Amino acid sequence: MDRRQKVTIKDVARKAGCGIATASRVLNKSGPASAEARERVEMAARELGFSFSALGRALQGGRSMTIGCLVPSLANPVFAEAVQGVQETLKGTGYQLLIASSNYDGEADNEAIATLAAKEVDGLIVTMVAPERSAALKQARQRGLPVSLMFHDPIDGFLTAHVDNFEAAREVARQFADRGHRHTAFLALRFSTSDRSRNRYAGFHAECRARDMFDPTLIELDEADANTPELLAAILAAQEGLTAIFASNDFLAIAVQKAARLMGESVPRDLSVVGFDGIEIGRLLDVPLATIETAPDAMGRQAAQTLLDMMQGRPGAQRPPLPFDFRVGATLGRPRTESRDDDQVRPRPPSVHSLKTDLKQG
Amino acid sequence: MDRRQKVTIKDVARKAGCGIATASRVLNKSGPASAEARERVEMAARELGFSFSALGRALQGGRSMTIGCLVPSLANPVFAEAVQGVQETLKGTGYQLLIASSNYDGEADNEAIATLAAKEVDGLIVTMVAPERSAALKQARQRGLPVSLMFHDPIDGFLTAHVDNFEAAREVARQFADRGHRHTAFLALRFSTSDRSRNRYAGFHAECRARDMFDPTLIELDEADANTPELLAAILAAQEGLTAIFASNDFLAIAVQKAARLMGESVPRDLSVVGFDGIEIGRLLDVPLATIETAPDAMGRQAAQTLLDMMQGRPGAQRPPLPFDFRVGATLGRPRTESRDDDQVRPRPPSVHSLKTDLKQG
DNA sequence: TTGTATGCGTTATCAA
DNA sequence: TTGATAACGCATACAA
Repeated sequence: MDRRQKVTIKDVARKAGCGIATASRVLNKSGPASAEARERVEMAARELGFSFSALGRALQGGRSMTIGCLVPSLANPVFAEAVQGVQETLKGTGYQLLIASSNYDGEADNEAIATLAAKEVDGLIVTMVAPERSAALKQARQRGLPVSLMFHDPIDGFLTAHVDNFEAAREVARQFADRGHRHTAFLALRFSTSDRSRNRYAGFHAECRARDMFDPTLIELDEADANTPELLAAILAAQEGLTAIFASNDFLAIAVQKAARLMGESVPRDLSVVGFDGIEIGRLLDVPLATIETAPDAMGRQAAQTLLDMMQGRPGAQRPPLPFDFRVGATLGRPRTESRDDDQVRPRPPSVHSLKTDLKQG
Repeated sequence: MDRRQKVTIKDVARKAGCGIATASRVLNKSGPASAEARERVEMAARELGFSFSALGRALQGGRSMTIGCLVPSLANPVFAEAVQGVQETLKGTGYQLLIASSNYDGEADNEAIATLAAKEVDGLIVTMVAPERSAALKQARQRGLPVSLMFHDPIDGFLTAHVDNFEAAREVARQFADRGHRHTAFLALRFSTSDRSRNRYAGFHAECRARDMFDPTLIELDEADANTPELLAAILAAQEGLTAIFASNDFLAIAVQKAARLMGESVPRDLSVVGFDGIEIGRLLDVPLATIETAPDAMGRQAAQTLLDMMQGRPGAQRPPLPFDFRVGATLGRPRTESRDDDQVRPRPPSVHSLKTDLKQG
């Protein structure tokens, strides 16, 4: 027997024998009320199990006390942790989180933003494929909706909580260079839909050049490759002379370790590997993973705080990027043999590989 | 210059030179309208960039098209994946997800449920500390709010998407027994606030008895222990004669591998380890992790589907538990030395250890 | 085919 | 100190 009875303030008022206004004032402690009225309203509310409808409140007050959050996917721990960080910062503020995920689809991104806006969220915390080109996001902002970005590098009028992907990637190149690596590759999972990945490659590439290394090979994987060490091994095997790999995230880096094992190669003797993100498990590995350590939860907290500030009319300025740390790990060593054939083909153009191509080629 | 202008259907009607009812009918395709009126309304809406306010709609229609979801934490990939599964099932249904997390706090659980209910969600998908004892959850149900549980074992009147923790844990005991292990331990992270963990221990314990093994030692950790291999090593070192450990999740199991390495012990020669959950990374380890493989995303999808059914008035029955698989892995082997001192102290009571105790004792 | 008026649950205004 | 009443944005019954 579900009696979808919603108890409204009207019920409370009737039971207390007073007008709704009085009931509202008492329950909200927002105005004068005689001790007796107070007493009776509170009792009535208690007995009826009354609680305010956030809906009615939002409609009348113009604020929904809801914040919209869009991330590519919660299945990626990095985003999940960031959202958890957002939650923590929001805790106690009265704001709730309406969450959407796009599965790395730019189209879905736009729809999600529109839907969140339709729910009249009071603000938006967003990580998407291309915030700078999203019509929906632009429109939301034009309507005066505060927007706080996560993970993205700074874009014109937006405030974002981020790490400096370019700089972090340069640091990786430096670490490689210092150990004598010259022939490296960058392994990316969603290069086309992730500005983060692209910025990392750009920084890595730039520093490789500056250090007089070969331009790093860009190897783009799809989901299937990343999850299948055998496929990954085949792809890596097709690369000649590689001594070091920079993976665009730790999961990929760990998969590379596995693939190397499959190929009978030793990490870091035959191949050095560095990841990105700094997930906890990397430390626990038999051969602990060298990686760029970031703090996704801190990113979420900062994005949330920025949004809270904006909503309170204190826009604030773009904050500096959150710090990252290069975590040393046993997956990074010196190349086995210093290559001495420098002068032959030095600055060759970066080559782009996808599994499709590689498999067909051999 | 943010012009917090919200365009309402009233604006559209005015611009189109008609009444709101007509505008509503056209935009919703919910009633008759002349071709001309249709034309003008649609044009007006387009030019104004109009979109419906979900708030007004919800208030009038009695449905918010929002579903509340409560999980302990999104920082735990298992829950994050489940929520992602929920999202996938909800995609295309028009429902949005309002997410709350309690950080494994029973008090916070209740507040979260109340808050979600106040937002007038149309249904609830919940994983919490103690659903069977939550006053807020009970009240929500009494008000006719459909509730779908995730991860929990079946409880009286609730429908839940779950794996059979008891049975899965028995399987682990069986695997240990088959290889000759007799002296085992169960490693738990949040024993008191997780019925899952408790059910796993119960199943493990039961099957150990049935197999004539020692009662498994229950070792309860707190967050700090789990994240610090050194602490973990100290705890394990204090255990005598242990040949196998069942960790209540994979992360813990991997931490145990690390701790064993720290102690100079070899897995699985000196110590066998089995985890729970079946996270992908376990496969990629140098010594691949034996574990119970589950599908959190499938759990999320089932919970969401169940809720959708309930909301459509087709309550459905409790579905059987989702399947699990014992994933064989190199962390499971035979004990080095078969213990022959059986008859001495056989059925001894299970001992309970917490780090606090252990550290103080030595 | 159309538009007016009512109500959804609140809060705020304002006259009593 | 109180209580009608008017919004808030929408859908709809009903009158035109």
